[in-house]
Amino acid sequence: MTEQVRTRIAPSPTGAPHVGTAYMALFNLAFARRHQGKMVLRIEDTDRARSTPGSEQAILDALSWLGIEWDEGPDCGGDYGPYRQSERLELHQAEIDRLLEQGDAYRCFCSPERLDELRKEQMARKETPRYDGRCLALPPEESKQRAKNGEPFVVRMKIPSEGECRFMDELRGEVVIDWSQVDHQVIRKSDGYPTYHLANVVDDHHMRISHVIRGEEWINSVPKHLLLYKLLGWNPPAFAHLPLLRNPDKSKLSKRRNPTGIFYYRDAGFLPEAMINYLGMMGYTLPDQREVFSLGDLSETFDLKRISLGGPVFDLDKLRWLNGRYLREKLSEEEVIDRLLTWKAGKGFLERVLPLALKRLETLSDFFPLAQFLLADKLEYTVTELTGKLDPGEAARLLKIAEWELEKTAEWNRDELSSLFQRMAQTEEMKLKELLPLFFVAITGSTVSLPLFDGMSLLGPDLSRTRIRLALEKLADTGNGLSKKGLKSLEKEYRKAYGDRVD
RNA sequence: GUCCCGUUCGUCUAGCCAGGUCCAGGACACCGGGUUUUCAUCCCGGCAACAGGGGUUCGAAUCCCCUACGGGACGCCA
Repeated sequence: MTEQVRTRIAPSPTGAPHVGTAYMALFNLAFARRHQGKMVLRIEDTDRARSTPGSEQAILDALSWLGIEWDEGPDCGGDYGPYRQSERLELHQAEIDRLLEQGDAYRCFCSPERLDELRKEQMARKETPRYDGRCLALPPEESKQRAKNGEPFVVRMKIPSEGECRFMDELRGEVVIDWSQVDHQVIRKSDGYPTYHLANVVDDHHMRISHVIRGEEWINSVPKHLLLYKLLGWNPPAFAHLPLLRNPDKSKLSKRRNPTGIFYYRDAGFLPEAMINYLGMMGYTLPDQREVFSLGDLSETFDLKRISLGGPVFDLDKLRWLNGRYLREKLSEEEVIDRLLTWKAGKGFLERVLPLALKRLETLSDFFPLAQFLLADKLEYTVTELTGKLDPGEAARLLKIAEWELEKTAEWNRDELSSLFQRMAQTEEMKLKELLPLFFVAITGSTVSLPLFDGMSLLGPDLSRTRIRLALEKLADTGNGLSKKGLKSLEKEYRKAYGDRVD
């Protein structure tokens, strides 16, 4: 063994922790463990507008819940820190300067509008969209001067104008991409932050990453990354591009059709070891074809070569079956009781729910039916109950708007939710009283229950959002969903009334 | 549109690298039967796939080429 195996997982803290992140983390970990190596967790927060500390913490929590442990990271440190890209800016800047001096990169002063137009023209001419190199010809002196004068600019890397880039992917063998297909990638944004492409190369190098194991979506970027390694005089790591998790319709797994938040699965009562097991069988089988296995089992025999490349469809039915096996085969009754207690059904839960339920109780037996929706995954109700006095089409519209609005709320609590729905009622020119019954049924499954906002806040964002989506699906199943066209125009209308979507 | 990647039962996959033992094996789902006071569990059985076409070869799911289909990338997002 000449060199230690070091892998990394590099999530960006911009939203709810995603099962895809866990999937990549799992294989990175298994590979590192198999080779007595280390796995690094690095936070890729170079998108200043979208990164949030809350999201970073959520990612750490989600992975920890799954039992995925990293050897170095922002929370536990390590010899190659810091482990947040935003804290490594000098390092990135130094390399950008070096590339600039070497003449391997140049400042670009083109406006986003011009670039947009350029892209459209090229697409129309059936070419691969690519920067046309206008600022490439700028004399270095002029470029320097304009930057000094405070004119906004980005830095782009120079790409060979002809020839091809050949590289090895550990899973697929040789991949050939023509340099003419590769854009003059921006490596420094106008806000001074590096882009992913630059930061990931610089950080992977300094963190001594030996194997980059990441999603297939990155495979087209390898030439840029390889070129950066070369220009900076560094040895590149080995690359392995894993297939992407898919929706039932084979598209890249997205929350539109599936719950993709790790916390949804936790809150809906799935066990972390079953999740890990299930993710481990996506695109992979152990040599002996065992179907029930632990992270340890996986790590013991893990072999990249055994990964199958067709994108696996994430199948909730099979996950449920597997989860069931853990519950009845792998855990003792006592352990299941423990899980139940720590999951939700503990004293803390009763303490939080009782104040909401108390005034509605005549007997103790009234309590659990009222609280039932907080423990359930899926709810049973009819479309008529859901829509109430509303027209089903209108109900679908309102649910969709709420879904989008809910995606924007970072703070998930009673007051926040309350003002969100009040705002929505105002915008829709409805009384809160008219708007709310729909959501009441979607969230609680009943017209008689605990207060909506408290209930949602207790339920958490993942379960709540999933229920809204479920209500929408229910409407669609009865022919009252939003058509593709309707969705598009609704989106436009939404932007006007509520502002841009975050997604 | 251009480029890249992929393609075994509806789904997850074994087999492919080292071609014959594969009229393709296992699992989920589904269907049928048995155990069980119901249901579930458990057990037994069934349905169901090498995308298509050309090569190479005595022989191809396995090697090569083409086509089709699917996905991804084409951002001052990662």
